[in-house]
Amino acid sequence: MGRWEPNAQARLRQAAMDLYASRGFERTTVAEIAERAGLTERTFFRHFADKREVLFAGSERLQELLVETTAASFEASGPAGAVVAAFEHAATSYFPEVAFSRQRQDIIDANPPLQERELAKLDRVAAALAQVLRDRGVADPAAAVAAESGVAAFKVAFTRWVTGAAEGELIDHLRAAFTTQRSLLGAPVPVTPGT
Amino acid sequence: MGRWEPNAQARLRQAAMDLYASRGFERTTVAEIAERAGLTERTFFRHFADKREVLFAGSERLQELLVETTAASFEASGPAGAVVAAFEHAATSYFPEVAFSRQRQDIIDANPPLQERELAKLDRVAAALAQVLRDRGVADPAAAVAAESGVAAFKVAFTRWVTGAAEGELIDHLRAAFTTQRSLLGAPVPVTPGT
DNA sequence: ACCGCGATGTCAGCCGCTGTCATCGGCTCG
DNA sequence: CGAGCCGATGACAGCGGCTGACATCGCGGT
Repeated sequence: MGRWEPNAQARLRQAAMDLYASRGFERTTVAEIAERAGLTERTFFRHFADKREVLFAGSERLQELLVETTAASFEASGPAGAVVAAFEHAATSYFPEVAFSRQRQDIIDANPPLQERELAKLDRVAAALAQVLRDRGVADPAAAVAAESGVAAFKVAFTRWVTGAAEGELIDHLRAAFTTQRSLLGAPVPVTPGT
Repeated sequence: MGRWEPNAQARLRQAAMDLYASRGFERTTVAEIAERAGLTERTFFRHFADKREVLFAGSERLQELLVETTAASFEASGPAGAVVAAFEHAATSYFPEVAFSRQRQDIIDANPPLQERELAKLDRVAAALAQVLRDRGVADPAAAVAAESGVAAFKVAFTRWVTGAAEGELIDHLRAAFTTQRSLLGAPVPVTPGT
């Protein structure tokens, strides 16, 4: 590639993770990250769109995975079933050990700007999944609802998994969340009286 | 209050909305907003936490409303029903005319940072609703799932209402979203095969 | 008349982020 | 083997969001 040390991007990410974990996200400057990686601040911004993105680079991979799996399961499982299948597949094949996810999540949970970015990523996932369903003929309220509801259940499962609120792997929490969702919403909802 | 023109906060908000709409969010500086409002940049940040918050101040009111209504409907309607009732009540009593919401949403849709903030607000709403349910004895996967699913349906309904994707008031889109959600998720979901 | 206080102004400064141009090697091609 | 292209990085200047610290000004109460 170049005449410099290789893996500039990986070095930057590692330096950022270390500093975010030890000193905190806010009190870490981009200049510090770059210096620790043996690069300059300008180069940091050539590899990452902004200071937050370091923690989310690679999330496109999850989205692609979910899109592919949803598309693959659609014919057999229908809209909601395909979304469920996609998340269940990702739960067992995409996410690293809890320990790693937890460390990362601790950093995110401690910093509102990072939470915002995480929610944005999840929203893009929902939009992408909805589009997959639309491309396959699902009309619009249903497509969007299926996608958003799937993401909603995933958020709950992921949170419970990563915080260790209860025993079990991510896939267990995910199945529990989907089951809970079906039983909560499947039951007839009383019509709200006019007041 | 003071010796200056009154309604400083309202003037700042109006100035910001005008400039965001005409010049765009990015190309509007806080100094310009303040000048247009007859104040200084420093004063802007005394009224709004950051440049984005101008568009979201007042969203706490929606959250409070939803929390109150959910709490009030809980006993009669249960977790999911209370959340549904809360959103339906808000849909008819909180949101201004479409035209106003649409103008605001156009600004938000054009700027990723604003979308992130909006998602953050919705996430706080979900967290608050989940807490209401927990306080009333709903165990945790269910509380979080009910809240997040309600927000998911609301997101879809609001989007369709504000973009004019279909006819109808917000409440109509909301009922359609909830109905769609029930029929999609209430049906038995096929078990995903081992492959 | 005096004083406390809250809202605003002023000033200096950090830091995220960007545009622009220079630099340095490895690479291809003749 | 030399010339020149090219991709990755460096160096520098600058804007703008945001904050801390301190001064100022009048309103309202005593």
